[in-house]
Amino acid sequence: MDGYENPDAMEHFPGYVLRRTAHAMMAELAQRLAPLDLRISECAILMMLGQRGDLTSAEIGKVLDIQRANMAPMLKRMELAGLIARKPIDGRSMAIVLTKVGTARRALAHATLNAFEAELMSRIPARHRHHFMPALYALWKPAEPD
Amino acid sequence: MDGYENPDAMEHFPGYVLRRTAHAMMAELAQRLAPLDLRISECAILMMLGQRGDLTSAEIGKVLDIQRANMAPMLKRMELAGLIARKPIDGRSMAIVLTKVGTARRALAHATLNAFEAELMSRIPARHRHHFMPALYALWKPAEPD
DNA sequence: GTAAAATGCTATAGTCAATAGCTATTGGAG
DNA sequence: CTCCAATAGCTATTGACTATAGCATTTTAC
Repeated sequence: MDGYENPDAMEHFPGYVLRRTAHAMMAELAQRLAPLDLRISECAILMMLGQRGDLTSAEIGKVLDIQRANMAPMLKRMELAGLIARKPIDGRSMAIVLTKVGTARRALAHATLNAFEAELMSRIPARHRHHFMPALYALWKPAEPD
Repeated sequence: MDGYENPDAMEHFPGYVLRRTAHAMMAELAQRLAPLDLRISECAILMMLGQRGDLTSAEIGKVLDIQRANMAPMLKRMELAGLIARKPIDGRSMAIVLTKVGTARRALAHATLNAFEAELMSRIPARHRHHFMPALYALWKPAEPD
């Protein structure tokens, strides 16, 4: 295989290859989400809200691993874009809910993600394909049973 | 499997899982390289220079996909750290070479990378393990023969 | 009622990558 | 040789993302 005789001395290292691959994929996904005026993190928030529409900022951040401080400007942007609304739960916490516009945008985003997912998997040779996600899971969440 | 019933609506999407996994790995690798005062990109440069010690800034950047403009401050930092030296080739281009310190640092980095690589692969269940790198290659460099 | 924790937020700084633009050198065409 | 395009290295700037510290309010526990 050609790749192993490349001048790039890092091509043997899974960590490096993982980084380069992820970067390439993220760039491509970002490009596909750009027409929807969504960044990847915002898209993830929309997807979460599509499953359960009464999440708080803290709950979203916990699942997506985004810190509270960084959720604030992101949600502000999404609110200004008319995608979400805030409903007070109690004096300190707010439920984040999808607006009508947000629900529609979420459907578009979902379609985009599905298409992207299918295309990505199709690029992996069949004999490796179904091993890919389990391998990623094992690295991402080592405690998960497999 | 538990992961598939998680509140994270993105866990089915390879792009997202790839991103999260890469981020987790990069954080861990960065931590391991920190004692060597090396960032991941700098480490990659050292590894390249270990294979061929007369590369120019532009050549390195081309392989590692780092733009000329972003190579400059990086090389400056490495030069100040005493890892590399610049030798003029002609009036406009400079060969980047490892110093003695840089050569020693590269050996340490290489050992760190090897240990990390082995540990990463060991985390992947055996039946998925040898499919991982080929799958990444297929995504990263779709044109590569497989 | 008071102390501790939780929630949302601002402000700030650092990393990383992308773009535009500058200077100087090289190399080829006239 | 002169002119001009391409190359090489660099600065400065911007934008996205992340991490930290700190503040105000509210809830919860004792």
